[in-house]
Amino acid sequence: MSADSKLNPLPPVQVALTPQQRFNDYLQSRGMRNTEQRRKVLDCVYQQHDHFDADQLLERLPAKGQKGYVSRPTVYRTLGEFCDAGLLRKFVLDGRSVYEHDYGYPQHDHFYCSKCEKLIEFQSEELLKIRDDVAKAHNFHVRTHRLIITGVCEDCRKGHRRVRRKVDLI
Amino acid sequence: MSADSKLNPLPPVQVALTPQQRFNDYLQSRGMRNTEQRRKVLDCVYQQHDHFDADQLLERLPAKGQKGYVSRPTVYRTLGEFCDAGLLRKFVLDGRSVYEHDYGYPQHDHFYCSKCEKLIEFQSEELLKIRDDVAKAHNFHVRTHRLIITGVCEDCRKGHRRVRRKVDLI
DNA sequence: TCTTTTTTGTGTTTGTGTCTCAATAAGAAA
DNA sequence: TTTCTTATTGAGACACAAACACAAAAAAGA
Repeated sequence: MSADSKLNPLPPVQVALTPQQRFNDYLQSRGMRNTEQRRKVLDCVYQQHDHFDADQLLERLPAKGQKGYVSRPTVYRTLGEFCDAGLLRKFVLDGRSVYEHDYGYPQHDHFYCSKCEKLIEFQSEELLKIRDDVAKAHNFHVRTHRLIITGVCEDCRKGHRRVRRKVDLI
Repeated sequence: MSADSKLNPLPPVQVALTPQQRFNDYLQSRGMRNTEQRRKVLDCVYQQHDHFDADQLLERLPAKGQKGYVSRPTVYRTLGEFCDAGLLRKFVLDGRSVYEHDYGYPQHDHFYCSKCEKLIEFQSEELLKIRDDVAKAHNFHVRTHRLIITGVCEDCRKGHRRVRRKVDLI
């Protein structure tokens, strides 16, 4: 888990504000309130760099009896707000909504190994260039994109390991 | 609807068999049966080239009282079989599973206009090359990929039209 | 402190897709 | 054609993620 969070981190991007500050600005600009729950969830989300879904996040947060508990609807709502605020990015993988850091993290795309279900990040300037060229040729105004390359990763081909861990994406 | 089916068709790919024949081979090779329902659904799917989800397909098929009715579970099952057989490809867009022709249709990717919700197809050899280069560099064995470029299409920028049709993707 | 408005949590509901299982139909063989 | 075996279908129930409604709680401002 802590090891996995170091598996393939791309170099972080220098940003002016901490995620907390940035989210605060977002809340203020919309007349929304900085609540305990929102802070708790944001902390939890930025404690480790990885890909996660709402359920995994819920498991990391205090359970229903504990102090600091955050309910399911609130977690969903808050994740949506983080995406709005540009802190997180969401995508769908195998029918589940998966979130990843956006603010303070560089643009990248993913390999997805269908054997071990790992997500592997990569960067390509050339890819972005092609994207923009093609868009220009079609008079399409790009806002963002999502590319997932599916196949089999190096480990699974070499070692024939069949580590099918549901958790521990990345 | 019939107009939409001509909106941006890429040049078809020459194939040896009709979809029906190809599906037949698939069924036979697996000891599965060529039923009325499977034929009906396949016909319906290949009657027009477009992107559709299970519900849209159900609406095109005869309704519950009518002759030729196909139930919802069967439609879902059959769509899965078509994907297995290499006839269709599935992807997820805005939380819905969307299907498109694969057999007899060339490899391509999509622009997705967030204003009018249209899917626009495009082809790029360069993109494929980059994909393969990057994969090679990461020792990743590519099986397929999915790229969706989101933004605003030419029509929506020029005309400021806000044609938000749920149906009529493509 | 009091007031107003947002936010939260509980419980309920939606929507997509899947499962079960008895009834039906396809394909093969007689 | 008739019979037999087995896959398939459809009705209904179910599973699951995610969203909704609304009363209770909490945040900001006066």
